[in-house]
Amino acid sequence: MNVRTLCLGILSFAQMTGYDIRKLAAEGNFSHFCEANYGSIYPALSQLTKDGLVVFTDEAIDGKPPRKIYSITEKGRRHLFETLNKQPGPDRFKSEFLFYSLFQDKMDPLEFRKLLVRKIAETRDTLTSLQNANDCCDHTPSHFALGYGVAMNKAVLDYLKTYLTSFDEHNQTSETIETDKD
Amino acid sequence: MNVRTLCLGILSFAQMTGYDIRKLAAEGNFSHFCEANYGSIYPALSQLTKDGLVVFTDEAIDGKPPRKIYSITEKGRRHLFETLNKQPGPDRFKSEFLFYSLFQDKMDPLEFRKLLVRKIAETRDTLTSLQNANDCCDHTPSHFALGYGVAMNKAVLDYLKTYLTSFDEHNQTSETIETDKD
DNA sequence: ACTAGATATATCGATTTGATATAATTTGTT
DNA sequence: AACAAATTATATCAAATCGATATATCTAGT
Repeated sequence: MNVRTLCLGILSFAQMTGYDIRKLAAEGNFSHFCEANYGSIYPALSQLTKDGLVVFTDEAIDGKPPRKIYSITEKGRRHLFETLNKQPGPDRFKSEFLFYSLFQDKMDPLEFRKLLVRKIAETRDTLTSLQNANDCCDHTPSHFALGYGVAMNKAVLDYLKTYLTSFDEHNQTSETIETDKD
Repeated sequence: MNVRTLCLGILSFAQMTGYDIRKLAAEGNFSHFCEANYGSIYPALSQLTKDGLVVFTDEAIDGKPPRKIYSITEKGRRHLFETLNKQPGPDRFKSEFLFYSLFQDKMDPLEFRKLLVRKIAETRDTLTSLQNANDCCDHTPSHFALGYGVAMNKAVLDYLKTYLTSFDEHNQTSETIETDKD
């Protein structure tokens, strides 16, 4: 799925600026399963406009800086649902952390432990924000996707915590480092 | 992390061809957390060779087709572990399936159910192959990463199966479609 | 009054994807 | 043995995307 479809889909929920789309895709409730940068969003919006799938109102009121609010057209909506009729491609997961973990035995144990602890904290943060988002989005289109993210991150957090425990049992270094594990 | 580092890391385990690297990254035990295509691997190997981080033996014995077996140099090994000393970037997860799920209520329930069922089958397949890989790789560098993948996919599979059940309770269409859920 | 951060659009080189071309070798089939 | 199909292997290229940066205004805090 390309960025054009991503923009079209997001705009099918509400009209907004390119900046808003990027926020949703990189920080908001959609960010745990999609991603896009300005460098692909703005060209995508230009193309969509050229193809008549979206339109924008150039809000340049009383000399304020230009602010293009995009909204989807009927043609755009039709196009979107045609695209959605094709079957989705496979999920993609990339983890630099897991790649690093391959070199665990060539690393200082303390160094690897730091990676683990940081990852645990990160996962906990992600999980919390997904759960909070989920709580205020019941019966919303994103409810299913948020629940999916919660389930995934919960499992990962459990796995990491269990691993850290067994790691510390095999390395007598645990006394020197503080963790905030509960 | 770029493809150059990916190649360097994989070559630190064993010498192999570009074709082999791609196989590991796209189909093998590493494929659930990294990915790369020929289009990025071959240029990466050229660059690494130019920088003296890898070397290759051009195996063109008795007129056989050329086969470049790459191996990492000492300089390459040092470079790799310098890179590994920087902290890893965040995990990335992209799911076209979850994006599609946002439009669930604008879809024919049967259509969405098909997506669910297909996703369940896919996840089950992934899980099985990760578990098999894990069984024969105990105490191997990839053991931790495989376990991570198993935990993640197990949680997703549970979530999807639970969701399908509750979905069928709310839609009286379940009799007409066969599933292979256990 | 000043500073820092958020809002907003836009561009650009570098990287990566995805598809394709080429060719020999291996495996399977009749 | 002959033929087809799949696998091994290298390589390239246009299109898509990333990641960083430039610019400028507005808002909030001190």
